Amino acid sequence: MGLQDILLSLLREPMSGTELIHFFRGTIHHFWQTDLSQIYRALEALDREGYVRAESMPSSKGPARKEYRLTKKGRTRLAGWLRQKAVVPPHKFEYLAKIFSVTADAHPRKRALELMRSMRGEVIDAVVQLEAIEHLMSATPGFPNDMPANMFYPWLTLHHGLMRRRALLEWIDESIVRIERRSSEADNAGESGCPADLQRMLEDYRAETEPFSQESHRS
Amino acid sequence: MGLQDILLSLLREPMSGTELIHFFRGTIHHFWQTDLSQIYRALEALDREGYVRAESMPSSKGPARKEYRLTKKGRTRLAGWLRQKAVVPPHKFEYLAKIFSVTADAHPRKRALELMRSMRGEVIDAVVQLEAIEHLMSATPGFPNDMPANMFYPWLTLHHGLMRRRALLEWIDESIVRIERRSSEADNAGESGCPADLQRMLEDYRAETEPFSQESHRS
DNA sequence: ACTTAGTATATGCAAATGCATATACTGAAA
DNA sequence: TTTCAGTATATGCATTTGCATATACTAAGT
Repeated sequence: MGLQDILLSLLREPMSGTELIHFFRGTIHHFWQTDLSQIYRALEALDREGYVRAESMPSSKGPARKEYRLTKKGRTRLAGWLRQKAVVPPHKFEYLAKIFSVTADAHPRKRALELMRSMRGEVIDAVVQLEAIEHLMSATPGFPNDMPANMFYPWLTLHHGLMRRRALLEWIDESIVRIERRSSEADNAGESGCPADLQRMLEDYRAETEPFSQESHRS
Repeated sequence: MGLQDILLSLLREPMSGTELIHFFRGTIHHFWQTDLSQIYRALEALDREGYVRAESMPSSKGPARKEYRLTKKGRTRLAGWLRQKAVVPPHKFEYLAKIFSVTADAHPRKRALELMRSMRGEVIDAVVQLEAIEHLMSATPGFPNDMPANMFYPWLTLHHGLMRRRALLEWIDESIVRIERRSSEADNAGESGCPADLQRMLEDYRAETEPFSQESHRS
């Protein structure tokens, strides 16, 4: 239900769906990707359950705008949400999966470099976008640490996006160098199978932690 | 269908579901979280569509193990997958959403610090785990850059996990300092609403890029 | 013999996701 | 005056998730 809470947090002043969608871009969207159909659905659910109240405002352009306004109940929920912890999210990073198994390819080094470079392009585009926004914000008095709270905290999240992507870029560039410096033999010789050594190596480790172990469900 | 491809990439030597699950932990799991039910489902689909062939091996302990073996078709698919680009994945980082809107709380500074510290604990745990695995790998001859290819590329992905999380930690620690240094007035005074300035500021930006815009679907 | 623990493979299901498409209304262009 | 482009809100639907639970078989304890 994360999206619902996020919408509540943005509705401290009444807004319509489209306004929320616009606000998302350039702010929340950098750490919470979603699409407009989900926003409208979430708003409908919030309205249905009484966290917001929708008010139709006839619009001069297009169909009636619906303005959403926080209710008492919504404010309570928002306060509770802010007090709760969250979790650092998992991800599904397909690029890494390919690099992990790149020895399944006939030309591991070439393939790995291709993957790295393609990733690099994507990340740079994202960094450029974030930098553009940060540049807009840098005109604010007190930038960054002494900006008004309602600019400062959003900036922190933007800055996170930048640091995270710059770290990724750094890893990519380091990795490209590492790969280029490896001898051709190292990449092409050896068993091309799954790293059996690694597998053995991990047996000890496995004993200690347990991601998806089948919890005994009777007790 | 990412998981299916990943499983193919691990099946360069035949394995059973449980073996794959074990291998996942400590390697793939750090950048591709999933659970065992999904692995079995994916294996079933791969078998049904002829990418792998399952072979039941009566086991001395428990029910018959099913060994999955790549077919020609599977090998072809794997090769194709490795040649394709991927995308840097989106994420849903609820912590950041809370920090973004922390001014909705009565005590933004206090709340923000709580969130940061709770996040910090999580990240440190993850770093410790990854470091333990890297330490195991560090015994390999040639570590890191001249290890055999089937250790080197997996290590790259592990190292990515470490760098990414260390960057997050760095951001958290920087942010804690920034927040602590802000004057109390800065955090509590000012309008507590949504950052209207930010909203205005983003209007220009919006013109240029377009995340979820409603593409005109006739043309 | 009978329960319990352990291993291995699966199923059920509600919710979330992503993407395409529909509806509805306005103002301007052809 | 019909068509088009734009704005705003929604619906449809197949797929993917996450989590809980089921099934099936073995080996040991008691």
